[in-house]
Amino acid sequence: MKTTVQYGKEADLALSLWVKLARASSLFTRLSARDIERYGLTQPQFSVVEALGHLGPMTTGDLGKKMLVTGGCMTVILDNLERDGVVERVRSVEDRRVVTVGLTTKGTELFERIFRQHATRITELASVLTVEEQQQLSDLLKKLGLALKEVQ
Amino acid sequence: MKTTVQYGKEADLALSLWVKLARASSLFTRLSARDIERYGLTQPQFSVVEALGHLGPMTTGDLGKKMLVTGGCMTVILDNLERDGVVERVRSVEDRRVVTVGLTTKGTELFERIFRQHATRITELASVLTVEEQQQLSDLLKKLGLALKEVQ
DNA sequence: GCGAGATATTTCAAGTTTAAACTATTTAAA
DNA sequence: TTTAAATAGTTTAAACTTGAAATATCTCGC
Repeated sequence: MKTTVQYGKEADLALSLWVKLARASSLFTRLSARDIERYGLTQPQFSVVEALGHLGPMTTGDLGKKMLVTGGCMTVILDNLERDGVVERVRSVEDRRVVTVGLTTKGTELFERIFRQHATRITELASVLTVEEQQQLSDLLKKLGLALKEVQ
Repeated sequence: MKTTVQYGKEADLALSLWVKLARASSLFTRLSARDIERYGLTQPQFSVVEALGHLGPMTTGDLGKKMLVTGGCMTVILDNLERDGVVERVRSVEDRRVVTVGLTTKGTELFERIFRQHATRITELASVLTVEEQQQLSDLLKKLGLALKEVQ
């Protein structure tokens, strides 16, 4: 949302920054989702497969923390992935409140088949910036993300 | 989603960039939404009020383009805002396919009451970066956003 | 004038998202 | 030991989101 109204120099810069952040993120998410769609997964479903594929089985709560989504959301995403036979939930024996989520055989095959292709597509998208720009942007976003995590 | 697996230097940089972009955007969106919530609006509802407040009445389609959401989504957001008496829809006389959306008196009052406060909050959030960093980040995100808009 | 294609919006189905309430279980303090 | 508080996960209600199909209207070539 471009704003031409003046709220002071600092506020204008901040507002414009957030607009561009939202816009770039939204555009990228949509392009990425379009790629992932070819494998029959949605964006959050892919994030789960990616996390479990790279890091191995983990609890529902840890997955949610990694993906920055709430527990209720995680439940729905896992319900759908479980229905499709991609992940399985195992109630922990030591602490019966905990559910550990892992990839099924089908899920592992899916991960191995698609992740490299998707990485290629992401790399292609990022290449609209030079490597130096990517590095610079990455550093700034990292600082921003870490700082925002501490707010409130 | 942090990945420690190697897919090549360039791919690793690209993947890490996208993770940080998604993370920063998600964190900001959540903090912003928490602020907006105090005024009884959701984030997309606020975006509509903001656009109409700054730029005046416009069509459903133009609003959707500005906010990067699909038409179907726009319909729902406007339905809810209209129900709450914040916006009104007027069928265009010249082209009867077109619907022009504008703020009601209540909507205008809301805009004037809340936008400055929200701008202050956004400025506060952005201040975790220096003004120079904000400017640099803004420039890089602008380049990225413009380039991604042209993809496909 | 008329019909084909384009355009603006809505409707629909499926999925994601959050916060809050709820259940089950564990931990810890009195 | 027993009960209160904390924790893990699910359920629920409301909203957002997309893409595709449907509806209404407009435009343009004939």
